[in-house]
Amino acid sequence: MTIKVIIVDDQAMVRAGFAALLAAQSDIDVVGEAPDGREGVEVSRRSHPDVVLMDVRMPEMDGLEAARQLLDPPRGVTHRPKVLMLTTFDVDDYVYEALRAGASGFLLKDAPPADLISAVRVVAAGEALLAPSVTRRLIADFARQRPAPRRDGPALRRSGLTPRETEVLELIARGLSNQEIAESLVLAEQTVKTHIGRVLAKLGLRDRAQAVIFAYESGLVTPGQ
Amino acid sequence: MTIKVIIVDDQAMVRAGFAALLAAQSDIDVVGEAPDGREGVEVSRRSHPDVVLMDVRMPEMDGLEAARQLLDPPRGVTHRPKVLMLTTFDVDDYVYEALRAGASGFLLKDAPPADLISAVRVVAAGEALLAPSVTRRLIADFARQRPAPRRDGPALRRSGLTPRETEVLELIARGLSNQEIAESLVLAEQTVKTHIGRVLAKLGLRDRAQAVIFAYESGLVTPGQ
DNA sequence: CATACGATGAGCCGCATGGGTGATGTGCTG
DNA sequence: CAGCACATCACCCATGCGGCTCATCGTATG
Repeated sequence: MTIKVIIVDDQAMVRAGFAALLAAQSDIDVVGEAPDGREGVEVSRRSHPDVVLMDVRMPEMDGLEAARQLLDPPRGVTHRPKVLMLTTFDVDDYVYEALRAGASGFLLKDAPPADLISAVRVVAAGEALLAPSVTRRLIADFARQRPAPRRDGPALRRSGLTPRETEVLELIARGLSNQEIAESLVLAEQTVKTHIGRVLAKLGLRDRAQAVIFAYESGLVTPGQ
Repeated sequence: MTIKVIIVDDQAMVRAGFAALLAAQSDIDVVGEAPDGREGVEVSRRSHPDVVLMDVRMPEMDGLEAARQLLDPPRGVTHRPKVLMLTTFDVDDYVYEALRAGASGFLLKDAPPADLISAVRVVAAGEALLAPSVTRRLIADFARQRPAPRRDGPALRRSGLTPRETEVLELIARGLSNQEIAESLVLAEQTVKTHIGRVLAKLGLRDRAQAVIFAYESGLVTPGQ
């Protein structure tokens, strides 16, 4: 079973190079190419590739928007390829946007050819792969944003919340309903309600909306940055 | 300039295998070994390696705790190696703990030898590298925890909220009830409910708690005064 | 051993909240 | 002037949510 790939890049030379490189592999077929995001989406809808190699910067429609459309397809479109983003410069905005959109990988164009080939196989297999510099940033971001969720914040410390109550509060602040919190923590919904009742009482809050505010203001959760 | 590596694993056979594999590389020197985390930390402090290959599961002190000690050294210890975690099973708790501790990579022991070698070079260079399955999970986690609406302006601007609706959203994010919002804006409560209904529909939110989250994540309101 | 606290969960009750439909007035724009 | 977006408000309805009470169980803590 060969891996069907399409290449979306505005530079014809780049497309030709990648196509030659990949087509030389016995388990990879290049079944299409496109010079911009809009056409890339069309080609993908037509040829149903397993993997889409997508440049970030392109005219008409950039790679990020194209990736979003492929990964969050409209009603009726069932095909959902893996998207492997490519870029010349590793600008982090691109990376984060791409990963949010659901891309399976992010490589720099100056990566060794062998890396590109193995990357195609990896994402075709449902796994994911990032350029080392991107990995480093993602890890740094991950570690920074929750070095073991900060249970500090003056208001929070003096609040007298138990660990479990704090946990429930955090899920409230992530927008979950009582039922969802119960499922997430493997509890009866009634237990969740009890916890929430205590949280609201201890913090002097009226409802979950105010609880969300408290969670943000106390630093229990932080706006994504 | 060769890369100095130590190998920490409780299985002598694994140590021997990795050592042989790495020592065969002209740019890599294996300068030490240890059978558990405690000794691993000692050996690292003595031999100042560039990279520590660290098994997760070990007697005495597991790889996670050892990694923490190496990556967050006590006063007086200036040496801070890169840590590349190794595991047989990819249990995510381990992964997250290791990444929080500041590890530069996480590989499965069944990875191809070439991957291990290149991983050592990558982390020695200050970059990071994860096993594809780990990468996939990290990305999924990343995307899940901040999916759609975010980033001060764009999400808000593209949301299509009218000025009045935005005003109501802000008051929701201040913790006011519908009745209080109505009083604050000199409206009937029913009008407030209509506005809120439209806000929720336009933003794809379920309830006012999620609306509060959106307000914070979009920058409409910010923590701290 | 007695006590206290935390976690779990049940039952009941009332209201704020959210969804849907529809109507009116106003101001801007083609 | 016709059309449209926006703001305003009414009525109905189902229910998620929060308040209140009470009970069980395990683990510290004295």
